[in-house]
Amino acid sequence: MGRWRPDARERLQRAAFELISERGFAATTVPEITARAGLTTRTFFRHFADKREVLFAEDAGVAAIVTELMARVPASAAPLAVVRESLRLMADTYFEERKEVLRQRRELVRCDEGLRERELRKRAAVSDAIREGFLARGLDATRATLLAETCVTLLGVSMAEWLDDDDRYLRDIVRDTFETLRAELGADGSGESNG
Amino acid sequence: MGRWRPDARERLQRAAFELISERGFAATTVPEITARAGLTTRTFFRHFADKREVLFAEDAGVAAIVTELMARVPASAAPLAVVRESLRLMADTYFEERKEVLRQRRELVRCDEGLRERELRKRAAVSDAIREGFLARGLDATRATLLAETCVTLLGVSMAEWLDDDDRYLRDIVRDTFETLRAELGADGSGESNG
DNA sequence: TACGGTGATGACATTGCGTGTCGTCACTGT
DNA sequence: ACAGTGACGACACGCAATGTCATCACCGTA
Repeated sequence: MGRWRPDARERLQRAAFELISERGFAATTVPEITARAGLTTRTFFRHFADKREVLFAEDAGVAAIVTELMARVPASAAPLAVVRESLRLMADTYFEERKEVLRQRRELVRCDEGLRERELRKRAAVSDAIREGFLARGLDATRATLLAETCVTLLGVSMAEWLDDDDRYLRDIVRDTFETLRAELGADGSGESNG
Repeated sequence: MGRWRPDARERLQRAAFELISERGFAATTVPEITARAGLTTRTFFRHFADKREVLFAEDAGVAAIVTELMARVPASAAPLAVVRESLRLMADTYFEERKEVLRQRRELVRCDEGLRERELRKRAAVSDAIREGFLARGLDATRATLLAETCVTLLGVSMAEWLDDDDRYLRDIVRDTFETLRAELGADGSGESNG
């Protein structure tokens, strides 16, 4: 062991997760977290931009993965097919392994409006990454934003259902949710009545 | 004039808007805002839950209006038709009158991540209101959430385009954006290839 | 006129988040 | 042997946000 115990970041995340699970987010102070992790308050803010971020640090890579995956799909593919394949790949290789942690975190977020805000921002970051991928493929700004946010909505709704279900796979739920939306939008035939 | 000048809330909003426009959100302190408004710091937090909220206080009514409008549409109407009519009505009677203020606020939000978080939460509140309306009409939870978030996406994308455009009406842009999404989702025919 | 209730505000104290700054010291390469 | 690097501790500080009590115009009532 060197001058300090290794894995300071992971120790902070673990300590924060435990304490917030016990007392709630607002009732947990940063000094309490760092005390359990054996570090100082100042060090906490060297690893995480603010108190909320300690629960969402792992999400930072999601947007990067999306960017990576979208760039790998052939440019000839249809826009939505690109994202669908990317989301399926992520469902299998990333989310499926973290199901239990995501379940626990959802419970923490459900009890705190501030955490919900942060979760929405993380979701927006994924949307922005998808949007950039669409723009790189030549879509106009409106379509890129529209499709990107729709994809994130699809993923979000699917994940909610996935976390409530013990048996089904996320990739299958994403596919079903996508078909549900397509049917719901297409089935409504009164879209041209402008008056 | 009574013991205190009236319109304390409005004075705070105006002072905040001016100062933040000049110096940016992070560089503006609450004492500076209250000083310009002729009030104390404590009074600021009696009117607004936190520093960000002073820029979004007017949005509180949007979700309420959505709830009101959705309840007014006949129960026999198709789900999406309900929202489309509600959004059109709001576009005409609410947003169109506030275009310039919304433009200025968007500029402030663009420069501060914290304000963007708050904007996303306000958007989520509208989504929740729409979702409740759908649930009251008998939709299952998945469809209700899916359609509600899609509606908010449509409104958001439409508003972005609307604020960039001096001539077009929001209601027309919403209609076009809806048709764009419908076409984009329906045109993609590779949705059944599950591997 | 007198009088008690109400409600918005001021004044003051306090907690905790987040940052700036400097010092310490194991690790690393040469 | 020696300077550079990088992670952490120690300390101070500004500001957001909350709790608590005092103040006093306004209002209804007798």
